[in-house]
Amino acid sequence: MGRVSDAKERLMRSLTELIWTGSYGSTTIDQICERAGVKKGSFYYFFDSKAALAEEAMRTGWEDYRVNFDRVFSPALPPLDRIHRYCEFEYEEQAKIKREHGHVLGCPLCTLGSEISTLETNLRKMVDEIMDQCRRYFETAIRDAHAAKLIVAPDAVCKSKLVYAYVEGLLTQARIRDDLELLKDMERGILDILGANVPVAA
Amino acid sequence: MGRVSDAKERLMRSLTELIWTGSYGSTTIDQICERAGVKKGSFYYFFDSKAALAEEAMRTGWEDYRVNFDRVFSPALPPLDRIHRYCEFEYEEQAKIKREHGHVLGCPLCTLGSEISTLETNLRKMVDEIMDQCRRYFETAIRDAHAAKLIVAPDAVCKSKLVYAYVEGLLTQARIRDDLELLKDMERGILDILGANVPVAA
DNA sequence: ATAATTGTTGACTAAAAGGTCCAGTTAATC
DNA sequence: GATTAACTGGACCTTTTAGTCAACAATTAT
Repeated sequence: MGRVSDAKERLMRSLTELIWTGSYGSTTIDQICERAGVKKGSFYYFFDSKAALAEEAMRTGWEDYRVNFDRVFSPALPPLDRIHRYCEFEYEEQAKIKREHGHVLGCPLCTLGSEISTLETNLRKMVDEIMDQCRRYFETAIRDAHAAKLIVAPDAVCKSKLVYAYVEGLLTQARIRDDLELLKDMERGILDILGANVPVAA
Repeated sequence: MGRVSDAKERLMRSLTELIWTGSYGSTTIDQICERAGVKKGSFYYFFDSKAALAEEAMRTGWEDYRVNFDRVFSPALPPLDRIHRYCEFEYEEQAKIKREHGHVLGCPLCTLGSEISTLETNLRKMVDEIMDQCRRYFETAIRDAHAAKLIVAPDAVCKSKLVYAYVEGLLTQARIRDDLELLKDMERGILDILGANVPVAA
């Protein structure tokens, strides 16, 4: 009952883009509204604050985006292939972003999380949880790879933290340096960490 | 000639602290001035903008801080000891910060760089250069370790990028999750990446 | 001393930002 | 087709922020 609207979704997408291409702190509510084509009255109808919007935007953004992870990290694939496909996928995503925005943008979660970590407790927790879900994709792949005797990694949780810290670090560096090339080493890097002697074909 | 003042230095320290404990975007010029005990008129006497202050603050901040790196990564030490000392040093630094501020703060360069990467070109370049200087400490240690046959790493530049991405990633995760424990794995992680079979004593 | 230079102060402006309010509009339901 | 709930528009207010300025204070060289 009552009229329907996708203004909420537009606001969420708007903030996500603005955070990614700029930063959380530098985006104003007016900007978010303008890009979404929504008036401030409507903004405050849907959300209490920028932080509240960001929280919901990150949550639903991840819910949508995770299908990509499910596909790439499909348990149907040999575990090291999943890693390979993830690296390929990430490179393509960042390359597309670079073409569209003229800048490598890295991981929006990590950028946001690092920025608001000490300022927005709820948002920090949300980012924290999502990142842990991301990490688990690596954990499973590593555990399977160990089981298949492709690598030696009895502690998959620990190794996945290692790999995930590396991946996020590399994406952050790529953003800071605006250098896509850095990401070409991602697979080799991960395999180095995992001690997999699989040479990446040139 | 004329009067002397350390207001410039106080402003630089003030901004650095505010960026670290909060974020670049969330700190205002008024805040910077208040914490430094400097009036806005004086701020604009010394600097054109927040970005200009940040640039100089990062540069001189690093010039002061690098003595720690020189000590920890002294070429007089066996190369893997340098790594060990760095990890110890970093942990202690972050632990001190956590005690003082109630929150793990990670690497201020990385936090700032990731935040302003698409917004402040000059600042981005400055951060980029400083980070590369940091990376070189690892590069030298890795090259020496290879020469001493402690590890197999013919391409020290490449390996150092790997290690440095991991280190920055780990520091960023520690900030986002506000978790000091993550840093306890730093040495083990680096040694894993380097393929050094040196077990870390428990 | 005094002139020149360097730094300080606080009051000021204008713009931007966050946030409120409520009358009005649209669409589903009865 | 009236009622009701969901949403919109935009005027309005307040606070915060960046940035300016001219008069003043302290130091040093002459």
